[in-house]
Amino acid sequence: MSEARPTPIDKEDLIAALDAVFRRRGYEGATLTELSRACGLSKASLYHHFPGGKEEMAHALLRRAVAELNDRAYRHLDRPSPWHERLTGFIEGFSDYCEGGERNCLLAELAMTAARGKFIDEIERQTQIWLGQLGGVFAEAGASDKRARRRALELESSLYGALVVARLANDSKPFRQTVRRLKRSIEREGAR
Amino acid sequence: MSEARPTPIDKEDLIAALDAVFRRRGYEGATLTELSRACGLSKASLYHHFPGGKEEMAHALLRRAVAELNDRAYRHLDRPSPWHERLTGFIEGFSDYCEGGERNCLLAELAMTAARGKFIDEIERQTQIWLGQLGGVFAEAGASDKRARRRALELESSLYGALVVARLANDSKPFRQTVRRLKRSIEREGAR
DNA sequence: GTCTATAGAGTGATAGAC
DNA sequence: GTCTATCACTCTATAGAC
Repeated sequence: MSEARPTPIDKEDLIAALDAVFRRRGYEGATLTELSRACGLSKASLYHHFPGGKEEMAHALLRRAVAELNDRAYRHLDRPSPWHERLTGFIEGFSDYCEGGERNCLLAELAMTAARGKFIDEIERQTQIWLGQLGGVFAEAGASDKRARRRALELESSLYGALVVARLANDSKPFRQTVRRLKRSIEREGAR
Repeated sequence: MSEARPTPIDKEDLIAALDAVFRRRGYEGATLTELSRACGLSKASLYHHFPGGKEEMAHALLRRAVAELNDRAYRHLDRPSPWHERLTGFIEGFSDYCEGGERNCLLAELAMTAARGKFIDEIERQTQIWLGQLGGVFAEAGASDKRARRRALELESSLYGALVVARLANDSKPFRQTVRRLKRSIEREGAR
């Protein structure tokens, strides 16, 4: 027989390999054959790690995307630096997560697809938390509660909109342009 | 055998029925069984209308979505009214097309999916036309070429971003809020 | 008869589950 | 890797308009 456990795969590497496929192909488009090939495991071994199949994989990846976005982007919002630095740090982190507009955001991908029903509760909950965090920073910057909420929505919306337009125009430049503009606009506001 | 031609279906009704499925389920998620059920035709009859199968259907729907967006939204940009009225008309039309944020835009849906390669040339071409039209209006409003392009990108981006956030937050209110804000901001600018 | 729009009954391929 | 359901898709035939 062939090796049964040639090299016990690291779970983090496994999830990273699956994540790449889901982000590139979407939930419906990702097939088990492709997922299996991407991580070098047989389908059966994949089911050992994820007894719930494709849906459980996507849920694990969703949690990982949330963690990565927290770590790269939203974490900046809680730092003890001036509010405008926290916001520009957040914007840069978001851009990094999307690789300057080259890659999709997994949450947006899942929220727009047919299978959204399977993930929407978790996505909705997380979105509310993030909008709250962003709003908190704008409130510290002196905005009223209502205006802080509006500006949080506006910023989140601008980033995701730029990502969609980058897909529509088949060019990530619009995304990077938007990121620069948003940062500049906040820096200018912060310098006042 | 059963009826061969009980009631010849109207092509426009047929396309509308297919459109609903594609917008709800996405390209990968839409199955021929569901498409067939939605329009009341057998799969074989669907293939009579679209010999190219699912891809030809999606292309027909893409053309229809472009026509509808032109008719409802972008058409306002060429009217002989003041520039700010043309822009607010456009924004309202876009919102109507998306049913106030309840429905996805088919172009965005197709551009985000795995199958995007099949449609991206057409989507990219149309996006450039639309960004050009929007930029033209901002140029008439007195913006420099560079700034007009930037503002066109910004407006398009804001609308699509609001649509994504509406999906993420599982609530179309953010979209309608953004639409109101964009309109107000342009009206204010136009009144100066 | 021809042409058009329909449907029944499949095909092979491949999906996800195991 | 195996299994079964289901996928996109096709062959052939039917009924009616002309």
